[in-house]
Amino acid sequence: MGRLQTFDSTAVVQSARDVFWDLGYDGASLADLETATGVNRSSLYHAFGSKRGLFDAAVADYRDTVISPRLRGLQADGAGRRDLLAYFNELREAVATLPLDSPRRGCLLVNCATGLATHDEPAREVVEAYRTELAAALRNALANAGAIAQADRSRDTGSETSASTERTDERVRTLASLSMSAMLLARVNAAESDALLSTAADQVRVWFPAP
Amino acid sequence: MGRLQTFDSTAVVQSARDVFWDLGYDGASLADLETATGVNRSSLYHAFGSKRGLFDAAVADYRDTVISPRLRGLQADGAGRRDLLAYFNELREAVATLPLDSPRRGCLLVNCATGLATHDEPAREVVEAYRTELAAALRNALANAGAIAQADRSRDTGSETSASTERTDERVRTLASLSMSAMLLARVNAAESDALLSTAADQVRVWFPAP
DNA sequence: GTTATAGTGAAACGAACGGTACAGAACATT
DNA sequence: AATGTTCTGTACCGTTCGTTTCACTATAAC
Repeated sequence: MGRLQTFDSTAVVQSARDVFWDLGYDGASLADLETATGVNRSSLYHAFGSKRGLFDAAVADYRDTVISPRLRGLQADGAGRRDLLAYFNELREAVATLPLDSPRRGCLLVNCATGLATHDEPAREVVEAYRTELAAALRNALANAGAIAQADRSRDTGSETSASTERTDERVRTLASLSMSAMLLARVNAAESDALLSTAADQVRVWFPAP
Repeated sequence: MGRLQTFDSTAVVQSARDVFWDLGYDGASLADLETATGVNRSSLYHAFGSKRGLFDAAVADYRDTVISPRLRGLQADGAGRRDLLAYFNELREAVATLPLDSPRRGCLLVNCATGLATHDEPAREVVEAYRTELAAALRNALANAGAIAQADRSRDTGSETSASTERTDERVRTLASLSMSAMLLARVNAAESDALLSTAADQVRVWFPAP
């Protein structure tokens, strides 16, 4: 075989991920990545091929360890009102808990939307895939919550309504928009970022009054 | 005195502004700025002191020629429902009219929010000032529209309601959020960016039904 | 026309960038 | 122990970055 790799790939990718998160793809230099990971650039190139290869690994890790766990509740089959509130409260708490100067403020992919993704098609597709996934997760929970509220209402009144998919589309957009702008403002105005997430939760409570 | 400047400062600043708009502060090189403006770097340095000086002039021009005219309607004393709809429709049209690869897609300052502004305090303040101005303009129009709707309602029913400032705050955040995410997504998914602005207009119509 | 002042163009500055070549170190296999 | 392969540290590659220098040109004031 030969000499064994002396570093933990996962730990290195996560350290690199935080550097990209903080400084962006272009802003992160190889010197930054060397010091953050504690690994020499020759080893990084041997393991990941290029700066971009390391970035792609960092994005994959970000999706797996940051985004996916947070969306899981919304994606579940029975997801509804409770999961929507949980999503926004968790996101809010995660942001509020973070030190103001943490490199992990905001969202790596939202940062890409106005950075790499503007002139790099693969990066654009990654950001768009994230947006689609977020919208689908919110739609799933909103549709369920709406159906339940609808059932409650028609059990009481006996009436039926239609054209609720349009309303769901608008609600999906409103909540996705609040999520993304909260991430956008995370480093500009932390208090306002927090308020946007609270507003999202309040909207959910208005749309689906507590049973 | 001495030799006169051979170029029009305003035209140069606006050309530079579009380069920064397209590529961001870090992404725009002096070579890019030279070719876009048609002015040699020594002249740029003579006139603006530094790359940052040119950028600051570009941002000032952006506020004056792009943002301010668009917010003016919302800031007027009698602004209301009609001005809110006009704002979102104009923004929508401006984005829809633009070629897909135009350097003027999205918002220069929204792009800064995840770029320069993350580690540069003066830039952060400029972005935050923009957000504050947008929120204040929306609040002005929302408060007026709400007061008018309120007057109409109490003229009909004779009843009064309070705690409408909280609701106004949430509406300001919702509309500001939709505006900013539309700019955020302008280069990621133009159709969705457009849909977000439509959603904002629809919200206004729901909150303030046509008289 | 002379002089003082200010704008312009070409060339080059040192620093930082992403990436690479290569020698040596460390391991698995034989 | 010898061998073949793989990983790592140093040192450097060519390029590009923002910035500066300087000679030259053009104009206003005298």
